[in-house]
Amino acid sequence: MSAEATAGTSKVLVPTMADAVVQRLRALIVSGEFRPGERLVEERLSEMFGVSRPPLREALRILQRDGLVQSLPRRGFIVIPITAEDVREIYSLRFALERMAVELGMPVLDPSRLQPMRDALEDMRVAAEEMDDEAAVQANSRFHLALVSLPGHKRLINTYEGLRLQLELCMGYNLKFREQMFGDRKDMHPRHAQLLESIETGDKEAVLYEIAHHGNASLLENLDDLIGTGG
Amino acid sequence: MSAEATAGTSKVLVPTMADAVVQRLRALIVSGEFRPGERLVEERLSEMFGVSRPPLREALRILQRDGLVQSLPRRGFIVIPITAEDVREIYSLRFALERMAVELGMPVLDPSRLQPMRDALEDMRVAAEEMDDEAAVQANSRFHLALVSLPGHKRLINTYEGLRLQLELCMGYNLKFREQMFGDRKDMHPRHAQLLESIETGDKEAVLYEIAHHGNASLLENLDDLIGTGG
DNA sequence: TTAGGGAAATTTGTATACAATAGACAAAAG
DNA sequence: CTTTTGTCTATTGTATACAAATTTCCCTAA
Repeated sequence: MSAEATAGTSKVLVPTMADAVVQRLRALIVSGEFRPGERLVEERLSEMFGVSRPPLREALRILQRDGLVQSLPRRGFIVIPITAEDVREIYSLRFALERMAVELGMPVLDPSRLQPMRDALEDMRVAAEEMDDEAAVQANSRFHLALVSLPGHKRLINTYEGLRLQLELCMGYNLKFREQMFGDRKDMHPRHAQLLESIETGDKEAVLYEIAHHGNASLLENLDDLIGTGG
Repeated sequence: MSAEATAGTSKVLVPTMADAVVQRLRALIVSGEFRPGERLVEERLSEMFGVSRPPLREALRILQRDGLVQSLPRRGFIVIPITAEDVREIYSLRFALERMAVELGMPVLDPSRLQPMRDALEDMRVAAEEMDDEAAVQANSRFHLALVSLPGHKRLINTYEGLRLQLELCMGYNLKFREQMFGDRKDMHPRHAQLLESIETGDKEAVLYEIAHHGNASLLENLDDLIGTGG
């Protein structure tokens, strides 16, 4: 994020308190420790993390940018409440962004740019073999992020990153949701392998078809039962 | 943004200093008063707006979320430098979002939802008649925002709003850019009228074709001359 | 003349302290 | 008994103050 990893000059970057708070708080939110809708009282968090309120507030503003918390004027911050409608929004926007990535990024002229996707796919295979759901989640996440990174489009990546965090929030929020999301964890690896192959082949039509039918149909149908009405 | 305009109950909202600063600072940035790349020294802005540094910093974080300023750790904030590559990013992402809006929002079942677009189109006609470029800019902006608002997709609208601000920044930044952008201001109204008609008719294919060829070809071709190499 | 080093000044990051507001609860009036 | 109003508390919004880090500028030396 704010890390400035220049190639040549490796400056000794001094991490700020606010950035540290962002990371810890983000982890607490996406893991479901703080429930959606829950109030985030500044003084409590302040002493919880051992920082004063100003850097904490900055951290909250940054998380607001990522779409993880919401600011109610004069009433403080709450963990963003995710409704069924929100999940539909996330998925539809995600599809639009992935399609855009495919249209701009294919064909992939430099094969080495596909390496991150190959690595993520391999991790996915191992995770499936060892039935490690946590690793599968991360590998899946990395695979899609690598896909979206193909065109080297900064705004596309940033927007996608926000969606990714919100999806993680959903999984932490609702165990049933998480299970449904990975009910297809058996064929998670083969499907992504197929997707990558289509990308390598340069078959744009096939890729577009596959990301359009990325197997979350059952999840989207059961959303109201999983989460709530979503008004 | 943080205004909570409910239909029935109109709360007396107490504006915060930070929000006020956001509005004034945003205006200064998009109008080109502060040049892209320029450092935003906190103490100077602080006394300029008559507020202390904490609310100012919050305002900067909010503007960072909108993509108007950039935070360099331990070195402060700068107005985001827009390169030719950035403009290409903005336009390509904008197209993806508008296409998404069309695909999700058409056909428009309730005709009254098209009213904002009709209003903006009328303003555009008047602006063209009176050769009022400023009004034309705003009408054009409102038209496209109304288009993107058709599906009622909050995340889509938020993402689009950020792009809109960055485009305004470009226009304030570079007069040549602004002129090029409205070199076609004569046929700006007819083109949008055509677009709206296609939407009303429900001809999705025509709409998609029109937004894909929305007449910025010459602008995108001359970008490097207008702005710079964009590395 | 130019390169390097160091000190001072500028500026950001953080803490403490105070003011203002929203929500809750109790008390009084209809 | 219900409704309204007033007060009180908890929490956010803002200001002032200080510490840490970076940049700038000048001085010295090759």
